[in-house]
Amino acid sequence: MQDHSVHVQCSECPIRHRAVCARCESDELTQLEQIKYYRSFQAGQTVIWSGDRMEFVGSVVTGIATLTQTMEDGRRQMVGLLLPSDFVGRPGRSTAAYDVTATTDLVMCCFRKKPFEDLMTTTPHIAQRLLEMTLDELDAAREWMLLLGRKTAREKIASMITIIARREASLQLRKPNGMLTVDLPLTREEMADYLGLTLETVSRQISALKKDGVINLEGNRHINIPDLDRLLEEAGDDSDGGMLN
Amino acid sequence: MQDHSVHVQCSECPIRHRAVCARCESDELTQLEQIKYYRSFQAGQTVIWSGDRMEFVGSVVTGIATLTQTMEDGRRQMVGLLLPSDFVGRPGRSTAAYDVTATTDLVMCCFRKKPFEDLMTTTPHIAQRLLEMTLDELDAAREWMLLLGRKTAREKIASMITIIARREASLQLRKPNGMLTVDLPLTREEMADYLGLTLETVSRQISALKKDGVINLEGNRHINIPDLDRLLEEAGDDSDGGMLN
DNA sequence: GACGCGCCTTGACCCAAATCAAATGACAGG
DNA sequence: CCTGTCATTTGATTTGGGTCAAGGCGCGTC
Repeated sequence: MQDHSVHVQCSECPIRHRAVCARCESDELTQLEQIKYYRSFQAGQTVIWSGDRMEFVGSVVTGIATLTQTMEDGRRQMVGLLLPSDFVGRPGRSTAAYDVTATTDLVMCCFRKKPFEDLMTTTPHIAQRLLEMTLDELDAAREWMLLLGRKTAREKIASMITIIARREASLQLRKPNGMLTVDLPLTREEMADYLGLTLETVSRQISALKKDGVINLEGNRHINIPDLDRLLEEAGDDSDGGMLN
Repeated sequence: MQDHSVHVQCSECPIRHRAVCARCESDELTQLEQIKYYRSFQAGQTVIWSGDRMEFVGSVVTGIATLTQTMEDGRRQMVGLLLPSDFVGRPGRSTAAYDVTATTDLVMCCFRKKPFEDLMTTTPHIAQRLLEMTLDELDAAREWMLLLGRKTAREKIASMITIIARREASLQLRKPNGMLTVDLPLTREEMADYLGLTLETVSRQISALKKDGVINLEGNRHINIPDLDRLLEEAGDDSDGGMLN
């Protein structure tokens, strides 16, 4: 289950320039390397349960994880989708606030929490980068609040596809040429938990977008987008695609 | 409209120990005082429009402001409620991402953006505190995502009341003795925008909670809570009241 | 190749909240 | 005191998405 044999060198790390360590100098990386270790999780495995003591923080290296909240009666809402380079955990907090689950096979670069916190106070580059990433996540969360509070089911689906496409593109997971294509990393039920819908509604709306020619499906998970502007229009977003600076 | 005559001394500032400057030493405060100025806004006035160039960042000193997003067709979602000590603006970003509106008369302590950003790189105490505040906001945003995505109208209203009560309590706006009491700082329409509902539904659910004895109304805005546990139960939250550390 | 098991789709029906429409209340100004 | 404005409440009706239920599809296993 755990695998300490890969990526021992930060300099060769695929997320080196996007993760919380992005701004570190080589001497700072050396310090990080001393407190880091890798952990692997299988698809479906829970990384941490909400309320559990957290003895580490860390970054997603490969694979996809989700952050979810669950109510006593079982209603679930996904509050974060973690792609490679995203950060897990909150320095200064001892217990996890959300369930973290691996939706695909997952490799995480973990730092023991206490030494990481110490390093944060001595190494401003880490805190600076973490602030930047947290502000980005806050913006993403607020965009999601608009989706959850005000968008129709069809708009929610279209928005989700564009957001996943955008994030995949920024990670260069997609070949830049050819037709725009997206792999949904989630089951219909997980999408429902993400969008505040039921899995039946997700399925119906995906079918409807397909019937209307907005998307094409190859299998259940693989989508291609013949006309991105059309999809953006269906998402109900401002025409500029939500680009900010 | 603008008033430069109040609170020139940071040491006398009512939000001194909660705002972005909370951790600053007196020499750091001196630096902040050189780049700060106060601005006042009347209830209803817009502080910044989404997309506008931001020449300052700052803290709410007194009063209440809201952060909202608007879709082209007019649908609105509030994505933040700013109480005294809350921070407005994002260092490193040149334009506002949301509309900021004063819902009551408002006084803000503003810092010119560029000097503030410079100060952030030289003064780790500011960046540290901002990170802490941003992480808190992210948690609040995620709690709100659960509300928007999965709660019923009645649960949304009950949750909103408990959250406002909790925030007022943490600011010590309430006398600690006596019956628990909350002043809603928002109109029914603003509550609707906050909760992802229509104003009619907000009104109906408040009436229903009143009829069921969960809350008592004195006028439209003043609520008192005979039994907090009952209200928490109606909110559908975990019984611990969402306390985290 | 038949079975079981996830995952997904589709249909029928229902209900919570939206929409449309009035009426009421609270004030401020003339 | 009357009148206009704005916030709020309440009622009647509609509807988007939830719920319940039945199959379908792909795939690994015996």
